[in-house]
Amino acid sequence: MSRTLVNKNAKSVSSAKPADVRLENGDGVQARQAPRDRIVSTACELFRQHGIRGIGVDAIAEAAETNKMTLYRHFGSKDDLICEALRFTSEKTAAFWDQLEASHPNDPMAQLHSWVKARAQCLADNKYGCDLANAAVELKEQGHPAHAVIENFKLAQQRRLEKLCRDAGVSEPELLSDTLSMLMEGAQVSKLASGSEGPSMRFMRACEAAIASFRQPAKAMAEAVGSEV
Amino acid sequence: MSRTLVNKNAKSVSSAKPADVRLENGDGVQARQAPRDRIVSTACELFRQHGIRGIGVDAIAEAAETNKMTLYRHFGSKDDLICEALRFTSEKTAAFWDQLEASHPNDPMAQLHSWVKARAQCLADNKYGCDLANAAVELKEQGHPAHAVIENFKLAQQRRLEKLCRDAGVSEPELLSDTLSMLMEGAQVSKLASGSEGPSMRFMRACEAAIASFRQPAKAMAEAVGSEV
DNA sequence: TTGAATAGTTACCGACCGGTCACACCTATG
DNA sequence: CATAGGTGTGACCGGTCGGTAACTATTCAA
Repeated sequence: MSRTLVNKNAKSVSSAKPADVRLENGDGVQARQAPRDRIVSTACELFRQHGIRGIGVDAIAEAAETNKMTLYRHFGSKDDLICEALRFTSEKTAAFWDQLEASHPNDPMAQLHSWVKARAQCLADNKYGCDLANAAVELKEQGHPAHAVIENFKLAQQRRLEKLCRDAGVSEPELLSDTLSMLMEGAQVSKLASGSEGPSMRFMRACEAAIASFRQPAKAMAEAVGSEV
Repeated sequence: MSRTLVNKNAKSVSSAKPADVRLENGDGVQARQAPRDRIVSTACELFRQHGIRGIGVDAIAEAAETNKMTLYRHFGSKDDLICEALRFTSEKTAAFWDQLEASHPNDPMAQLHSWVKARAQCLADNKYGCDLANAAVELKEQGHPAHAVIENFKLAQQRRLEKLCRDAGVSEPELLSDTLSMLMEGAQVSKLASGSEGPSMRFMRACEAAIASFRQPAKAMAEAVGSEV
């Protein structure tokens, strides 16, 4: 971690290697991933559980069933690993978007509702909030390389959501996507702050109400107010 | 900081003292506060700037123009100081609510709009989000004493906002207050994550749209959709 | 003036941090 | 079989962390 100064000698090793050797052998036994991949996914998990500043490289290496030296041969610095872990999560989220699109092809409004449902489910399951947002809270040192990763992620999220709203034909797509995005972010930190009550349901109701508000100029609104959810 | 184990010997000194000596002397020179108060407010500020894990007790003591020994005579442990700093912020926020109420007496709807405006302003001014929420993100060790402080704070906030919505006579006060609360929380972390763009305006528009959605059963809605904000 | 609190100073402790070194190990390929 | 490249091991470095001890300086009230 760059405590006060920036990392002076991060080599940022990102060589392309065989990645994972023997994805599964003849016995059907799932062979372990390559050390690098183990380290990234383990780091991801431990960062989520303990916070980025709350876990040390040694502990990450050990949990990934490898050692600090190997970790540093792949990443050069903890900050490097942080960025890679954030990118990892970021890509998983991108995959979620693709899958969402595929689940309701050519029906953006259904995709929108599906998005709400999926996020609510994620909210109910995931004890810790959004890894990227949490990282933004933790890493306040300006100029930290993770900031770029986080910004890119949030921008991409915002763009996809906005496109979805626009395709769904709501009256003010930009305003709705902003609203939904803030609601999601807010629900996540709410869950962290107000110990574990049920913000998942609240989130869903709020989202559905917001969507209903913008569905069609006049009539959809009345029904939004009349009925719960 | 309780690294892995819990604090074993936090004395939690909270004796009642004269607090601040000589609030101002004859020359009009503002005499400094008592060390304890200096430490709390300084800690508050430094926690906000660098994160709770990102600043050490030594640095706090020095910035408060005192020393570590005095700090420990007052607080017993860093965790104690953290709680006290969070309580400090919490009380300042409570004062903001009282002041909000006083600014538009007997006009809850005006108070609601004033709340939105004030939060948007705070969003524009304050580079770092909500201290309490950020603390919740940073302090993941379960059983940390700060959690109780944070929960109490969030609960109180939620209650006041809900009461305000109810008094304002909107159609679904609970849903609106949940929405507004999530929007605020979300706007704050959004500002942290997506580098400094203008979520203040977005927040305000989203809030106003949400309020308009619930203003009165039927007609207020149409105007919400028709006009921008 | 005396005495008790409170505040400041310096040094120190053990633990842990991120990061590096030298060296032995293993395994795939030539 | 030899070699090379990724991997594992353990010791080590300088620095910082939270927290304590012992002692001195200041303040203020009786």
